[in-house]
Amino acid sequence: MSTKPRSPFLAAAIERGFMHQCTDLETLDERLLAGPAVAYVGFDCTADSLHVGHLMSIMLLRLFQQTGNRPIALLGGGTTKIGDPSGKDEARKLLSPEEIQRNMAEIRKTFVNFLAFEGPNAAMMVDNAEWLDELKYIPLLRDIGRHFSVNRMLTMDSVRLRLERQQPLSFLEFNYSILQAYDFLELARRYGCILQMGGSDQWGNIVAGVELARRVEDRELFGLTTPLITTASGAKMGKTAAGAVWLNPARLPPYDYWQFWRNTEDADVGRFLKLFTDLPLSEIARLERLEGAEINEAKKVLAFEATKLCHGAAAAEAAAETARRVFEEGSVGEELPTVEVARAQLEQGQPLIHLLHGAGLVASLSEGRRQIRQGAVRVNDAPVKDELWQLTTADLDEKGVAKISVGRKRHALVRAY
RNA sequence: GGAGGGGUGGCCGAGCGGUCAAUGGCAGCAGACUGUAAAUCUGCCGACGGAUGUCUACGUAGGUUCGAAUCCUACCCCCUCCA
Repeated sequence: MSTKPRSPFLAAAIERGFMHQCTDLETLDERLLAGPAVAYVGFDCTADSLHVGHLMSIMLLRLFQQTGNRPIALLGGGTTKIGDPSGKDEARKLLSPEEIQRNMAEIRKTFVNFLAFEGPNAAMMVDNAEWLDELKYIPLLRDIGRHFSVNRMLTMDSVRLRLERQQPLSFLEFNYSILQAYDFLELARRYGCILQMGGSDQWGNIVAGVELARRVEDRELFGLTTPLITTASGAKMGKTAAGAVWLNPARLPPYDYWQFWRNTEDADVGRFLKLFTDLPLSEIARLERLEGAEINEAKKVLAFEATKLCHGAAAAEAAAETARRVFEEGSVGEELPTVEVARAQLEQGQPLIHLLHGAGLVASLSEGRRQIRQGAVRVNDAPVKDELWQLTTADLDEKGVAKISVGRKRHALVRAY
């Protein structure tokens, strides 16, 4: 690591903040300079959408492709049947093969937005169930198992931490690392893949693959991990009121995704621009120089660019426009969540708590009541203090729409039909 | 197989017959201050159309009791030690 990497990929990865650990930076650099390479990142199929926690790895694959190489998104259709113990205190419940298939189908959609699946260095999506499902126990033990030292495995963080905390670790989970290592070997054989990337919690699994390939067929592979991203105030990134920040629009509408980025802490803006947008570093440097309230401009750029990558330019523009209307004009925008109510119903009055609930602004009627009590709720920007307050046609504007809000940031529309 | 310890709200973690919808911390939400930021202070934080009310909830199923998260029985799961 004495000299600076010269390959476009590694140079950019380091500059933009993706680099945490690498098994052999210098040799990898040479290899990448020698010509296009293949690299992969594995993704669990434990949910029907990835979330911002996965975004660094996705952006890294994107960068890899942009610098002329070929990325593979490996979907863990096989490994998800096992469950990765890394960073977890307890085994998660096993998913059925059907659930895994459903999840995988949804997750695939995300990659289509971030990677190019056509062209000379087209990205690939591969499901490791393809080979893992076929494995036979005895051959696996003889060919692969003999290269693993249990003594060594016991020292891996994912295993050691469980044991130290006296948390259960099943044999099933104990095997996860072996299968992931095997994945790497298999991708190397099938596609000439030389590099596995992933979050820092994957270091142990990645190194296991590198070593396996060396032992089994004297093949040199590389591993690279990204740092764990926390916000400047130390919180794990990617949690909001609604839970995780999902990449799938069915789970989190583009407008909310935009809002997530818009609400980035000042101190994180530059770092996030480098990681989560394609903007050139010179442009980012300019945005980073903004101070005070001007930083908001940088946040809007971040929100727009990040949303564009994930949901497309049209969705990003719509989100930005709605945000502009709502926050800068104090009016309303199309992308706000909406509840439809029959005009006849409104003639008689609709309880506000029900509308708040229907719009998804509050999780329950009780919460709606509480928020009103606390003075957090407004209708058309006028505070409402009465829990039993009802919305009527008198509150609608000429277009038959009323705005209801919880707090400064969460707004929704009531629309009469 | 034997002995002991344990399973509490999103997480950590108290409670060990009534006053427990369950102390405290974290996370979250809201109010004030701001810039849709951070920090700080304050309030809220199971559900139910206003509740000194009802329902659901302390691993599962039963039981004892006027009353159980707290006691008993069986079962499930986890941990430790012994075989």
